[in-house]
Amino acid sequence: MPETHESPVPLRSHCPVNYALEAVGDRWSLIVMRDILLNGKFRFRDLLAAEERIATNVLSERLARLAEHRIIEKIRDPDDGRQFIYVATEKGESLMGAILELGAWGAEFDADTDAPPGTTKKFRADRSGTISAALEAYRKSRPRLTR
Amino acid sequence: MPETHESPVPLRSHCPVNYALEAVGDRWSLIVMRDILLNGKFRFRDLLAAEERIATNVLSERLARLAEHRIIEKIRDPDDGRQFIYVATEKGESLMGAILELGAWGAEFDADTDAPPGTTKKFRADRSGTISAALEAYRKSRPRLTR
DNA sequence: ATTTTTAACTTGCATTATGCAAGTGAATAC
DNA sequence: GTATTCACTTGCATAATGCAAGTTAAAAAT
Repeated sequence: MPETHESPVPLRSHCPVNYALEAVGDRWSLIVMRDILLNGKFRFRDLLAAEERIATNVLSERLARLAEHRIIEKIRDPDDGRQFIYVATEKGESLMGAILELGAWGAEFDADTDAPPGTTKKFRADRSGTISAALEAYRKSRPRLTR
Repeated sequence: MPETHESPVPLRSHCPVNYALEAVGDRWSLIVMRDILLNGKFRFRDLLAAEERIATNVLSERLARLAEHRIIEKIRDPDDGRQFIYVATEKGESLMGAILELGAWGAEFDADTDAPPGTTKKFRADRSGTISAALEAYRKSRPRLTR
């Protein structure tokens, strides 16, 4: 059961980069956030279907951790009591820039990337515009639910 | 001993975000790159002194991995044969944007951040300018050595 | 020239994180 | 009611990380 308050885990440091890495610097957290923010996945089973094949226990832990950090919020689906919907908080939405930067870097240096040609160049030509556009698209795709 | 060629490790996917995470998405790689790119640390002992306390074997592995991925280069110090100097390749330098984005996010959401006030706001007001300036500063600070 | 110190690692072992397959309980569908 | 779906949990194997001590080569001190 998730705690109500953020637990005061001692951080390795308060360097802002380190803070980010302690929150999302593992093998899976940013894959989950990518799927929520960019791929329109909001349910456990959809996130589970990521082509990188996350295990159920790991996805479960990651979602709990992200919720503890107030990066996502877990909401029961009013139309189906078995299901939950995971949406990004403002804090989670703010990861968009970092995720797109990492993606631009990956697209530039992976010779076999799935990204369409020109992705990196376009992103770097207008970083803030691309980020804003992606955020707007996310906000439109996100299910609107009352908590 | 480092391999001459990048080993064809099978990737989980060719999503550009996933490529980045497979290369540097662990607890330490971006801390090391932060220290090289932003903190003027180029030697094993300097990187070891990161306040996050990386272990010697882990630092050693990370440096080897980063070199395999052609993100850094290991150069013997011509003035002291015991020492090596680790510098970012162009691929490594290209991580600057992602590191600064993560830092801006961390500075925004860590109430106890070490970052000076206004860091995030300034960065977001001129992302490309801030990144270019940081890269220029890096290139000036980096030791100039012939391979 | 020999000894001591420094730098960059290795090695061995404990702990933690991740991966995999199977199982559970609550809610919906039939 | 029974069966199925959904979101997990459990148990156990393997991999990654953390910690302390040891090794090797080069440089500095004597």
